[in-house]
Amino acid sequence: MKVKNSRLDAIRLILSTQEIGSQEELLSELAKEGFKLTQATLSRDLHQLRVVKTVGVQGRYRYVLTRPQQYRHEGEHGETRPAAVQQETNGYLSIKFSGNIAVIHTKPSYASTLAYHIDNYDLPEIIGTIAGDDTVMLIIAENTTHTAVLRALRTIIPNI
Amino acid sequence: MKVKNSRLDAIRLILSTQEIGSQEELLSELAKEGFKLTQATLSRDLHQLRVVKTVGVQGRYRYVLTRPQQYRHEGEHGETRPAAVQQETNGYLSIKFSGNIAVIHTKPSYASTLAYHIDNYDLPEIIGTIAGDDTVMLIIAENTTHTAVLRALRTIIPNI
DNA sequence: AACCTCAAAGAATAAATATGCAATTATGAA
DNA sequence: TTCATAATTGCATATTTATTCTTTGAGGTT
Repeated sequence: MKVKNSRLDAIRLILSTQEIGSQEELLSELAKEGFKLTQATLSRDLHQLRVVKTVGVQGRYRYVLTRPQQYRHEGEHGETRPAAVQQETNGYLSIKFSGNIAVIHTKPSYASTLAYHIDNYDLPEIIGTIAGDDTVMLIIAENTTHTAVLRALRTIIPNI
Repeated sequence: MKVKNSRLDAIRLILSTQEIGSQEELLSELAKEGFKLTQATLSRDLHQLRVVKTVGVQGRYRYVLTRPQQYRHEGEHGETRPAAVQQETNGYLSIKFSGNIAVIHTKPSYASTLAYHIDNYDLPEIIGTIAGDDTVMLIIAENTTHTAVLRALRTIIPNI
């Protein structure tokens, strides 16, 4: 529907330019733009947009957008490996390499947990990680082969 | 205090191994581990850990860990640029380069919004982004200079 | 010990958010 | 168009989560 789509756009715009801490607050911003809706509908909209309420600066709550699926990074000369059968619950789907970067793709919402585990192991092969919602990027140490990275990761992700 | 710290660890562990959808649920998992606390305390714990409730697979809600600050990537031979005076609300703090990667550091919780904007512009200089809480990583296209990236980003981040 | 200070936590409650249900409206097929 | 089906929404409410206020107790300091 047209109304809903433009409202979702408006929500995206508002959330990316203002610090919104509650649905009521967002509701009144939307009202300024001419959108008339109830909190119930807004709750559903946010769920659909997969917006999350985080803890921002000064410990204040804040609604932030998460990444839409289509913006996922696709490696240029990435050596792809077939995703193993899903027997673990770590959400792992695939890994790709591009130079000193590895990109792990996970099921939605699993990325940060996986990155957390990888960080915890403090592998010498990996100097840093960053996680989105369904993507983990690993920065690989110098003089380290992709194979070595895979071997190191196997302790954490047996199904890699 | 000792009790609290081990409880926070327990929370991290539980959240990274199970799909928890509500505080009550987490509370009962903690009870199994011998932690006795109320929902009020748990709410405060989650706030302190900056845990967020996201929308996971099948549209179900799920609490996930966000990254602790200490795992932030620090570039080896990164060419640093002084952070401009904060006149915008985009949260931009600094940008560093390392080979085909650029790392943008933002104020807490601003990263995903910024990445969202960068994605939206679909700049040819940037083939992909990933955002944590206060860090955005950009994968730079081949044969693209750092200067070109900066120029491209200026439309989105005037204070870069 | 006696005192102070401050983090931690519970109880109760406020505030915020999600959802079941019914009504309405859009979409599509015949 | 007309009917059937599905999507959207509001209302009311359940559920969930945050917070105020108060008490407790751990560590320090004298």
